[in-house]
Amino acid sequence: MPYSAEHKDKTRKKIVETARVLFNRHGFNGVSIDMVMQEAGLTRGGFYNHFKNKEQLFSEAVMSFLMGRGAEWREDAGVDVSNLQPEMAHQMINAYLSPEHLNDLDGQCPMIALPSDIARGGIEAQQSFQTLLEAMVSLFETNMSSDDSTNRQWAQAIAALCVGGMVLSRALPDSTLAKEVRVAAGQSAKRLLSEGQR
Amino acid sequence: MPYSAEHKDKTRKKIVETARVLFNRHGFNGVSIDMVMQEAGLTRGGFYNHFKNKEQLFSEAVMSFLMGRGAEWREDAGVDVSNLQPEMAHQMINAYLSPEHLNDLDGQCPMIALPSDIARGGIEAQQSFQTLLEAMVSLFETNMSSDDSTNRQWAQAIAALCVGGMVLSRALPDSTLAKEVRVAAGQSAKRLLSEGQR
DNA sequence: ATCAAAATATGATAAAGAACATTTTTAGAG
DNA sequence: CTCTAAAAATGTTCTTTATCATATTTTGAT
Repeated sequence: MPYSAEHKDKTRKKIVETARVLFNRHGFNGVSIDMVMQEAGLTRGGFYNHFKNKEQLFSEAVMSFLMGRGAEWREDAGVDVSNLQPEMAHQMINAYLSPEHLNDLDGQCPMIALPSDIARGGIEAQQSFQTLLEAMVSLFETNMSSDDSTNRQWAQAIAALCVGGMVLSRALPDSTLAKEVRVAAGQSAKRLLSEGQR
Repeated sequence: MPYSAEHKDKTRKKIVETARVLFNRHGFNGVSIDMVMQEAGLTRGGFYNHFKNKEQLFSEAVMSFLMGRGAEWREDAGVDVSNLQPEMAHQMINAYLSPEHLNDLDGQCPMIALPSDIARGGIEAQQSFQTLLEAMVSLFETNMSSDDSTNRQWAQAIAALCVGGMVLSRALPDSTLAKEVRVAAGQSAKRLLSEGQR
C-alpha cells in the first residue's frame, strides 16, 4: 500500500481547510476547484479522488468549522465546553458580535459568511449548517437555569440575534451603523439571556 | 423620438422586477443576463441600453423591493406607513416571521434572500440593503414610546431578530426546527418591543 | 532494487456567461 | 409616406469552470 493512509487523510484535511477559508471569503460560486487545489499546493486532477463533487467539499468545509476554527474561537473567547459557567454565554455573545469576528473574513462563522449559499445549496450543506446552529443554541441553553422548558426558546432567540446582527453588519456599507447594530444585538441578547437565567 | 419615453421606462421596470424575482430565487451568480431578459420577454442584446452592468441591475433589483413588492407586503400585513399604530409593529413581526414569508421565494425580503450575495457584492447593492434595513428599523422605532433615546437600539435588535430568525430558518433542512426558531425569534422580538414601548 | 496500487498531475471537453459590436426593427416627426 | 434615432435582436469573442480520461509519480512491501 503505497502512500500511507495518514497521508491521504492529511491531504484531504488540508483541502477541506483551504476550501473553508476560500468559501468563507468568496462564497460557493466564487471559488473554483482549481483555486482550492492550487491554494492547497495541489493540482485539480486529484480532487475527485477525495470528493464526489464540489457540493460535498462545500458541505464538509462548513462542517469542519465546528471542531476546527470554531474551537479556537471558543477558546479565545474563554468558552470551555467541558466546564460551562454562566458567564461563558456572555463571553460568547461578545465574541460573536465583536469587530474582530467581523473582520476575520477567513475565520468567521459560516452561518454569517454563507447563509444564502447554504439556503440555495444541497441538503448536505444544510445539515452542516444545522449542526452548527444546534451547537450554538445548546451552548446558550446549557448556561441557563436548570429546569425551565423555555430555555431552548431563549437560546434560539439569542442565536438568531447573534447571527442576524452579524449578517446585517456584514452587508451594511456604513461601518458606524454596522457597529450600532452589533451593539444593539449584543445588549438585547444579554437581556434575553438574563430572562433565561432568572 | 421613436419609442415613447414611457415605453423605455416600462421596459426597464419590467427588467428590474423580473431580475428581483430571479435574484431572490437563485442569487447573484445563479442568474444570467440572458435569463433575466428572456424571462422579461426580451433578448440579451438590449440589456446594456438600460444598465451599465449586472451589478447595477442587482442593486436596483434589491432597492425596488422597498416600494414594490415590499409595499404589497406591508399592506397585506395591515401596516399603514402614513398612519402608524402601536399594534402595527406586532403585525409586522408576525408577518415577517410567518411561514407565508418563508415560502414566498419570489416575494421575500432581499435581506433574507441575499445577505451573503450583498455582503460580497459592490457598494451599490450594499447601499440598497442599508436603505431596506433603515426603513424596517424606522418602522419599529416609530411604534415606540416617543421620548426615549434607546428606542433606536430596541428597533435595531428587533430587526436583527427578524432577519436572523428568517435567515436561519431558510438554511435549516429540518422544517420543524426552522419553525421553532421563527417562533422563538418572534416571541423575543415582541418582548423587546414591549421594552421599547414601556 | 523492483513492482504495483494509490495518489497526483496533465490534457481535454463541453457548457455557460458577461460584455459588446453590428444589424434589424420600431414608431414618432416632418 | 418617408426618414431617423432609439430600442431591441443577432452574432461574436473571450474567459471561466466542473468534470473526467489518461498519464505520471510516489512509496511501502516484496
